[in-house]
Parts: sequence; structure tokens; C-alpha cells
Amino acid sequence: MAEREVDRSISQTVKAQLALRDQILSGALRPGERISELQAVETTGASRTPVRMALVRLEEEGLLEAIPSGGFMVKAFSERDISDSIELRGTLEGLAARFAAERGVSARELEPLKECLAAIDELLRQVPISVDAFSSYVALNARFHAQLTELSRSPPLIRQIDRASALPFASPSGFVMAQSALPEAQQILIIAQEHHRVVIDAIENREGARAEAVMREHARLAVRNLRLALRNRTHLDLLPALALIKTATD
Amino acid sequence: MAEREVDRSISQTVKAQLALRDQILSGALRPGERISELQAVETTGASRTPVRMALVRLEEEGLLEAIPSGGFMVKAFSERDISDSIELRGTLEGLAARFAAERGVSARELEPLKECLAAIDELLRQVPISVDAFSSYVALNARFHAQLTELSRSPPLIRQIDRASALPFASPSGFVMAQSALPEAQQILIIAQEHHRVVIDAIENREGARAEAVMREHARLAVRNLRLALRNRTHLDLLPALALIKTATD
DNA sequence: TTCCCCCGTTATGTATACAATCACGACGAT
DNA sequence: ATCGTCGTGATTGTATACATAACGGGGGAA
Repeated sequence: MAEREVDRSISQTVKAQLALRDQILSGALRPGERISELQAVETTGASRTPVRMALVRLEEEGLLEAIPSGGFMVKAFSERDISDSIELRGTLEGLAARFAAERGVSARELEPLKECLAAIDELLRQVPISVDAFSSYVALNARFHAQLTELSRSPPLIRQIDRASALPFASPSGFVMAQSALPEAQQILIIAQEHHRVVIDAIENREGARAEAVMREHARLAVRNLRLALRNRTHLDLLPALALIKTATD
Repeated sequence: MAEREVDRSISQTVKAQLALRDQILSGALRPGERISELQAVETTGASRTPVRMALVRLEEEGLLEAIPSGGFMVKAFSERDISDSIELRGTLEGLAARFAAERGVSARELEPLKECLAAIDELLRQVPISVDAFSSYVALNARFHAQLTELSRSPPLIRQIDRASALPFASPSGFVMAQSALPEAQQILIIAQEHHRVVIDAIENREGARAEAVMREHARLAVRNLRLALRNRTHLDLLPALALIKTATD
């Protein structure tokens, strides 16, 4: 094993973690499948120690599950798990929005949020929206949510929201992609954008309850849309995170 | 190093994790202090590999923080962090209560909750409550909250609540101990018990909104009490988790 | 005296060797 | 023929050796 290629630009642990996460989310590793350390060593190029650290981190992240007799397997999720995760995230974001409103934020802090808002408005002007525009939307939407979370100025809450989003299907990109598969996509995105607008307004006017309520409604919309999208399974291959849903036939 | 004492009854990784957590929560390791792997190896009796795995787990758990240049340090929390964590937990438990109410639970599932309730009632009959009774209360209260969480039947939510409780000051034992230091302790516990009673009633009658509201109020009560307790710092040594609060003078 | 650079020490990151446990399969007995 | 048991192989858990990067101290020069 003399000619092991060692990439010294980043830590081996991080490299292994990213590589394994990719394999899981891309579906190369199926839900319920046991992950062999040796195999992971070969595919990631790191040695066993960093691979093990990466496995532990991915377990804490919620993508893997420890097997009692030893080792790890890819976690499998039900549709209910997914919709619960979205609602959970919405609840936490609602709390973040309330904190932001109650504690007050300066106009300067709201600036980046408003920029996101305007950029999304621009995208939504296209009818029908293109696939490329969807990618931009996904990125902008994620930025909006991340910045909103930051406004709470509460490190424990921010941390928790990050973890809730680690379940990838609960992330904005997850359900937005699902939405993109629907004919009603355009209408849905417009409603979501309205939510974004309202939450900013509520924070500006220090209306904590209203800010919280709209974020929860935002999540409920996403849940409804996910259900709809799961019903017309036609375009679900757009959603890589769905590799994690356990299928009945497997 | 021939005579290393190896305890084969439990995994070395778990042993190291428990030992380190103890050291952190007991204050043997101060907030902000860097944790030396070698030192941890000596105090825990495990070798470096399991110690490192334990450190990674404790980082994900939120007790440690990675240092950019390498290694880990004990995380330090502000009082605001603590009260936010309590409110965060209350919000999640509110969601759990709502799920339980909306999805319906059988009378049989509510049985253990009611047993807890009755046992706590019994304890509160003592006036004033003894120190021993407080320990029992802490345990019973923790059981009540854990069982309530389970009723949601939502694995992602249960997982998230567990993680929110991992911040130990957010755990019931944390603030209950803080409450115990106050003269108003008895009155506070009686109010908290009333909340417990109401949430069960709301779940039984499938009133999701009411179940959620009472759990959030429950958390707000805890936050108020924590603030009160922090003001009269006299008995705060009862609260080991407060070892994690960063002090101004350090 | 003070600042900077170089070197040594120390601690972390990584790789691998060793040990113990678990799973699977074959063989034998009932 | 089927069930139980023993053995072998593979895989994980643990320990340690090696490499590399950070920190601190000491010495020299301005």
C-alpha cells in the first residue's frame, strides 16, 4: 500500500465524510444497507481511522444508524418521517423568526434578506420557470432561510435548525425540487414568496407572533406539496434525497 | 504499558464518552479549556482511538467545540444560551404534544403518564419538600417528559428533542434543581404539575392546539424561574450544569 | 531592551497492526 | 431430513506507531 494517494489539501476525515454523504444521497448506498468500513476505505481513499470518524459524524447527523452488533447502516425514512421533519424545521424557524422580531433587528441586518427576496421575485417573473431558474431559486431560498435563522442571534437555536436541516429532505432544496415537478409549481412558489415577504414585514414591525405563525404556515404548505408530489411520482427522480425513502418492495 | 486495565464489560468508546461527559458537567474541565487527548487517555483508561471517537460524539452533542488549529475545547454558554435552550426544548415538546393529540393515543398509552402524575402529586404533598424528595421529583419529571415525547410517535422529532435535552441545562433536572434553590420552589412545582395535568387532558380530548400551548407555557415558566434563580446565586452550586456557564472574570 | 527568527517539544491527524466478536456454513447426531 | 453445534472467515473494536503541524522558548541582532 505504498502508493496511497494522499490529498493533503483537506483533512482526510472531512474528505471521507463528504464522499460517504454523496454516496448515500446519490443512492449508491441503499437505505438499510450495511456500510463496510473496508469498502468505504477503498471508495474514499482515506484510511480506517478517518473513515470511522466520518461514520460517527454521519450517524450523529442522522444519515446512518448504528447496528447493535457493530458497524453502521444507511438509515431508511418513511414518508411520514419526511413530512414530520419539514414541520419540525418550520416550527424551529418560526421560533427563530419570533426571536428576531422580539429582540429587534436593524435595517442593515434585514438588507441581505430583502436582496434575496428581490432576486427571487426576478426569477418568478419568468413564466413558465426554467430548470436553470429552479436551481437558482433553490440556492436563493436556502440563503433566505439561513439568513433568517441567523437573525434570531441564538446560537443554540441556529445549531438545532442546522441539524434539523441535515435531514436533507427537510431542507428547502428538497421540497422545492419536489415542487418543481408539479404543474402547480409556479403558483406554489408565488405563495411561498408571499410568506417570505410577510415574515420580513412582521420582523420589521416587531410582531413576533405573526412572524412565527407565517413560518409555520410556510412549512405546512411545504408538507402539503410534498404529499402532492409523492402522489404523482413521475418526476421524483429530480429529488436525490428521496433515495433515503424506504420502498415497500425492497 | 503492559498492565492497562481493560474493562471489557462495555465498549471503550462509551466508557470514555461517559467519563468525559462527567468531567465536563462536574466542572473538572472548565468552559473554554482545551481538552488534551493524552490527558483524557489517562483519566478515562481508554486508548486514543476510542477517546477520539468520544470527543467527536461530544462535539456533535454540543458539549465540545472543535478548535480550528486542531483538538477540542469545552464549550462555554451564556445565560441567554441557556434560557433559549429551555424555550427551544419547550417548543419541540409542544409540537410533540400536538402530534400526540392530533394523531390520537390510546388510554393504555397514557397510563404511564398518569402514573408519573400521581407519583409527583404524592411527593408534592410534603410541605416543605425534602431534598430527597427533590431527587425523586427530578427523576419522575424527566420520565414524564420522555414519555410525553414518545407519544408523538415521530422518530425525527423524538431524536431532535433528545438532542435539545443534551444541552444539560435545558433538561428538566437542570431547571428543577435551580427551582429547588428558591423559596418559591413549592409553588413553582405545583404550577408545573398543573401543566402536566392539562397537557394529558388536552391529549385525551384531542385538542392539539391546547396541548401545544401548555407545553410552551411550561417552558416559559422554567425560563422565568431560571432567571430568578440566577439572580439569587446563593444555591446555584446545586446545579452542576452551571459549570458550563462562562463567567466574566475568567 | 526588544523584536524576530529558528529550533525543539508537544499534540494532533493518520495509518496500520492486533484482538475479539459475529456471521455463516459444514458436519454430525438424533 | 432437520436441528444443533463447532469451526472458520470476515469485520469491527482497540491499541499503538508514525508523520506533520502548531506552540513556546531561547538566542541573536538591531
